[in-house]
Formats: sequence, structure tokens, C-alpha cells
Amino acid sequence: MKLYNTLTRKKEEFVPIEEGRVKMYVCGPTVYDYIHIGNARPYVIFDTVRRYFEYKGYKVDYIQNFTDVDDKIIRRANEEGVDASVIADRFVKEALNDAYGLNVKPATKNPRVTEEMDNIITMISTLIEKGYAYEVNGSVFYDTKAFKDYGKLSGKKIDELEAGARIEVDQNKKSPMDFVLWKPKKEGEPAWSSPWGEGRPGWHIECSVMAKAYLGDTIDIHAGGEDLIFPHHENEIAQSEAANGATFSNYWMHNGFINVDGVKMSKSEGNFFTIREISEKFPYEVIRFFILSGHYRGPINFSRELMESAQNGLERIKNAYSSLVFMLNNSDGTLKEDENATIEKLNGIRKYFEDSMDDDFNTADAVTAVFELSKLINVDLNENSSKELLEKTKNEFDELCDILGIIPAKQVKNSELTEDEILALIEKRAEAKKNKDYAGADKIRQELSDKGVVLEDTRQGVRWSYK
RNA sequence: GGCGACAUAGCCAAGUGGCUAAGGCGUGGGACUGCAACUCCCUGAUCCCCAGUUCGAAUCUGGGUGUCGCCUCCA
Repeated sequence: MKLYNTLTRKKEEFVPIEEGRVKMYVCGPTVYDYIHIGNARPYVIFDTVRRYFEYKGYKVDYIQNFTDVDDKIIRRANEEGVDASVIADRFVKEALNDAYGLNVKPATKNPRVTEEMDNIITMISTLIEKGYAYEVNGSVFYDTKAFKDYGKLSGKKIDELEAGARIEVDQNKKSPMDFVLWKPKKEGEPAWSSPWGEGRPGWHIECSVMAKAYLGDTIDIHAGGEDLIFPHHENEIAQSEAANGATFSNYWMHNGFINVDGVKMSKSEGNFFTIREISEKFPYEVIRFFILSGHYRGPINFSRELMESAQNGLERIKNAYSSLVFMLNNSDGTLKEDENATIEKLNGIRKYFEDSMDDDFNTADAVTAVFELSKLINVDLNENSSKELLEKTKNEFDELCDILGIIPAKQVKNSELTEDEILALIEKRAEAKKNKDYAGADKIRQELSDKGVVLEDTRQGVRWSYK
């Protein structure tokens, strides 16, 4: 397996620290609002990475944090007149709901900043002891000049950064590039006690601490959005490697951004979409499928047209799957002589899928493999196919879709009618059709449709499914 | 200003030296069909421009043009 490592800017063969195990840390959202389509991308992409590792037989430790202390959370809490923890709890819950909807497997652990204060204070203390951090008036800053590798991930040089720095510099800092590890309490803000007084941690320290706490000093893969490369991930490296005296992460993976109309999505542009909003128009699974249809490192554009395109494509896959299940239910027998060619095709499709995923998780090509499989079902299989072949096809379909996190089956049990009642109505309609009573037949089809059951007349007979 | 990414059909999108440049959506035509849906067949590319390397380039090199991102909270 090869994956693109931001640190070396090359595709590299993946070699785990511990055989058969992958330690992954993915930067999670700040919980001040519902997660947006941009957050959904790393959720879906790295969940798919995880699923593929698991398919390959690895055990994956998957850690994704929630940033639950932050200016934006505090601001919102003040607006609503509630405690910051109320806002954080609410949106952690909502983020988990959205992740569930996107069929993201639960993380091994979702640590939260507020639950890691002891570890945070310990690491900051270590950094001070080792001479990588200094305290001024209740603030603790990281001394970027003390860490000689600073800039190795983003390819930036401190001097150039200083020249280009346009931010208002905190007078307490030794250098403009130094970043805060601990900030003193301000009135009306949540605070924790520390050796440097009441306060709260800076943003970057949390990920270093949580990765260490749950995965150890050196992890296999650290992932997140490309905007996190600098300064967030650069700072994490500086913190972790200085404190632990070990390589922080062997591989760094970054997903590209989602644009809207070719421009970055942002609240100020007014082109901001939460997953919740989108899910009112398009099912979650379409959002997931849409994200997987492009390469994770490139930018993708978000628009209604593209979502519709994704929806139609997914529908095609689902139709093929229903057709397969329908054929399977009415089949029997072992593999026939003339079916060997189809078996060959199945093997070829699986290989294509694996080759694609092995090459830096090329999900766009992996999706193509699923389309090929759909085509195979529609063209090469029919009512005379053996049960063995159909089962083999279904197994492959299920496995590939499971890696991508696509659920090909139509939703189940979405009707007040029992299966017997449905079959009875189908029988009744067949009778009407036989008597050329098409109005009557259509009436029954409409009745079923109103009750959530869709009928389709295929060459092999009437196929029904829930809406 | 510094650093970086990208440019392939109407749209989306793979492909990083070598058969007729995947796949999806859409369009148009046809088949099937009582209708509908599904499905099938057919339908589309001087691979941004120029120069170079090579027997051979979408793919490598140089230059140009264009779009975008990071450098400030951000997935």
C-alpha cells in the first residue's frame, strides 16, 4: 500500500510501527455549531482509509478529538446565556449524529480537551523544563526558535514567516512565530487551574496530548484538512517531538478542500452548508458517495447539480444490487461451466478495486470498480445464473461497498404493509394486467407506492422494494 | 511578497512515457415495455498554450496563461 505523505511530499509504501496495527489520529471539529460539508470530507475519507486497512487485516486504533474549549464556543455560549459546556455537549452529540448518518464507524475514542487537562498541563510543564517553552504573565508560549525542525511539514522557514507575518503580535512573545500553549483566564470564560495560574490551553497542544495519551509517542498516521498543515500540524510536531524526544507521526495525510462555486466555503462568503441542511435535500449516503467520487487530495466543488449527479449514480448501483438480490432469491445450483468467464471478471474487478485503493486510496477508481460490478450484474447475470455465482457476486459487492461505506440495499421495512400483504397485492395486480385492466393495475401500483413499496416489472418478473 | 496545488469531453473525474485516453452524470438516437421504472446498445476529447527531451508524452523538462489554496480561527 502506498500513501502520499505530506511530510516528504511523496507517495510512500506504508510500513506500520507494529505489524498488523495502524495508529491513526484525525483532527476533529470544534463543536460550536453543526458540522459542515467541509468537516464531512475528512470524516468520510479517513473513515474509508480505516475501513480499507481493516479489510487488509489491520487492527486500527482510530482517535478523533473534539475541540470543546474555544473562542467560538464561548462566544456562542455567551449569546445564548448558557455555559460553554452546554454548547459543546450539544454539538458533540450532533456531530456524532451526522457521523452516524454518513456511516462513519465510531472512533476507538473521541477525546475531548476538557477531559485531558491533567495531560495537557503535564506536557506543557515538560516543554518548559526542556527549554522549549516559557511563561510570561500567566501565558505560556512555545519557543519556535528552540525547535530546529520547525517548518519541516509545511516547508516554511521561520525567517520568511516573520517577514510575512501580519498578525498583531502579542508583546509577551519572544518571537512573532511563537504560539500559545496556555492562556490566562479572562472574565466570563471557563478556566482550569495550572502552575501558571487559572487559564485554558491553546489550540495546538490538545492534539499532541491526546495522540500521546491514546496512541503513544509515535503514531503511524496523522490526518486532517490541508489547511491544518500550517500552523496546527507544524506546531503539533514541534510540541510532541520536543516533549517526547521521538518522531511524532510517520505519515501525514491531508484532504483537500470543498469549494462552493469554485471558491472556498466560509461563513463570510455566505456559501456555508451544514451537513444537516444538505441532508434535508439529499440523503446522507449521497453526501458520502459524492465525497468518495473524487480523489481526497484534490479540491472538490459542491453544488446541487453535482449532488444530483452523485445521487443518480448511486441509484444505478442500488438498482443493480436489488436486481442481484432478486435473482439470488429465485436461484439455485452450483457454478456452471460457462460461468467461469464471469468469475474471471469478478476477480478482475476486485483487483482493480484493490489496486486503486493501494495507490494512495484512489476512491474515485474504487467507485468505478463498483460501477463495473453493477454493469456485470446487469449484463452477465440473469435468471438462469447459478446460485453459487450470484452469491459470489453478492459477497464481492457487499465487501467493496462496505469498504466505501456505501449501503447498497434499499432501506428495509419502510411500510405499514406486511410482506404477505405486499405479495398479495402484487398478485392481484398481475391478475388485473392479465385481464388488460391497466387502470386497475396502476391503481394497485399507486396504492403500494403510497405505502412505501415500489414495483418494477422486469423480464424476470415483478421486483419490489421499499422506497 | 514567501510557499504550494491544480488545468483531461456539456458537467464531474481517473489515468504520471507505449495497445483504439477508464468510469459516472447529462444530451440525442434506438431496443425492451400496456404505461412507468429499471436495463441494454449507439452517441462525445486537436488531454490550457508554446518550445524541448524521446523511436514514442495527457504523462518528463523549460517558458507562458489561467484558477485556487496556505502564510490569520478554519476540515
